[in-house]
Amino acid sequence: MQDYRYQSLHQFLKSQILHGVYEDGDLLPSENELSQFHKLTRTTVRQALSELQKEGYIVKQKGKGSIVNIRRKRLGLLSFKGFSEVIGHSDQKVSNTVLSGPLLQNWPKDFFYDLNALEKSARCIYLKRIRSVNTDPVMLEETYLPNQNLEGLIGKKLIKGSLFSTLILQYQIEVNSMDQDVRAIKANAHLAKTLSLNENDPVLHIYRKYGTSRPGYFIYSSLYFNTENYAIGSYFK
Amino acid sequence: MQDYRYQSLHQFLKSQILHGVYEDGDLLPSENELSQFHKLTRTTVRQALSELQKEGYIVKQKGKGSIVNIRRKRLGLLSFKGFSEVIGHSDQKVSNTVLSGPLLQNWPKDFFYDLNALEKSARCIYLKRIRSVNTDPVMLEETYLPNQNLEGLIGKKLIKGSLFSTLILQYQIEVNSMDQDVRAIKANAHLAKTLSLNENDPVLHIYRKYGTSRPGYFIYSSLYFNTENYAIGSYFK
DNA sequence: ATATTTAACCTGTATGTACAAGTTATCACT
DNA sequence: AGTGATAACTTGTACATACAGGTTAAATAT
Repeated sequence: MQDYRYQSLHQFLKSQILHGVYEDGDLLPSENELSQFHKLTRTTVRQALSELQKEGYIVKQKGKGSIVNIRRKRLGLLSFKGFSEVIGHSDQKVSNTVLSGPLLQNWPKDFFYDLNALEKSARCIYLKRIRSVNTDPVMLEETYLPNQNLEGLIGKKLIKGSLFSTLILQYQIEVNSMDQDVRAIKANAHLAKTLSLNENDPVLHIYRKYGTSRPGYFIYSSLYFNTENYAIGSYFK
Repeated sequence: MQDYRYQSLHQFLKSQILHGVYEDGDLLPSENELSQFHKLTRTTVRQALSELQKEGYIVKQKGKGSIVNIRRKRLGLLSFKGFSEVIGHSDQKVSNTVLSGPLLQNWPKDFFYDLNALEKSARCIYLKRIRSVNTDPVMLEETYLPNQNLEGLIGKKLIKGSLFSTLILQYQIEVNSMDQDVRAIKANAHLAKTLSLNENDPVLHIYRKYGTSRPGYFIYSSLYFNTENYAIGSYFK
């Protein structure tokens, strides 16, 4: 991997975007400038930009340029989108509370996905968060990360309060796929209390397994939504 | 639109695939053959194939060719995928029963999405279906299509039992985007009966608005899932 | 007969060039 | 001041060519 020139440029530009060299809405250098500076044909530069476009890091506009797109809105809640974008676009205030910081523990027995031997032997980093809209708790999220080469994550404060931002900037782990199961369940006592519901009220439940740019490394989440007042919106194209 | 050579070839190949000239797993003519036959450069042919690839109509394999991919599995249930693929891949038998065939009627009052004047004036084609796995009813779907230039659809039998297949083959209407709201609700008496549940059991409910290749034309659906035995799986990358 | 090499095909990467077409700021004209 | 043409950018499309590297089946050697 990483043998080709367009891939090098692709990674170079992605890294610059992720490290804030360009801000949301900024223009990348033009294709001609990039080809001149990196000594590549415009065709090759265009291939690198095309990759960035596929990943949602830039939007191209004819006659104008390549526009950096930090908040990638191409997918919905049921994909990778951050929570603030799920409800977002209105004037709602979304907040994020960590109930249990990143801490090392054993895997729960009867874990919701099958783990391989490597994952089992690694123990897991556990994270429990609540997300609220205008003080109403809307989502409870429990995240489980196999403790493989994640030195320093335990107990650490997350960058921008986001686990995904922390993983990509500190560990170069990028989430690039997701498998999920969605169900409607009845709230038990604990869920009812946490999400301000009555027992047996309907709750939206999602199990997720995230694939990452680190081969064989997966992240697991269990999400519970109070959908009484806020539906879970998502958009696909 | 449609002024460029790669777009013509793209549409030509897509049409051939949709009309069954190639079956699932077949190889398209090679890039050299296509460029020779259509008098285009391989670069241009590759651009057309790249579009087909983005849309999921083909999968390319180095050294082998472009493999036709009829069942497009790139998106999950929560996207455009057909129901049979949602549960699919196991040995489950999925069946589809039309409760109320395509029939013309007025829009329900308090329709779940805001309609524009054109849609309101057109009345709607209504379709009510149940989908089952091994005789267990799993999903109730109500679909509403504005009656605009859809002569002949009312009362007609659907091609391959699929509304989307019928629309693309008969009317060249292709669904290309979707907006949805997901909730967990309590089953009312009618839902409980239809989906073999008890009243007040949790039900997964989805409102959908589909965008199509016909500008300004949208399709609306309301879906109810019994997720007691089958979760709604979906995969994204 | 079986294993191995080879040749013919395929897609992927890369260079170089040319013109079409959208965007924007500047300049000239009214 | 305001309008409109222009020039200098930008990305998009399309051509032609070359070689790298994966796949497959036929030719060759064992």
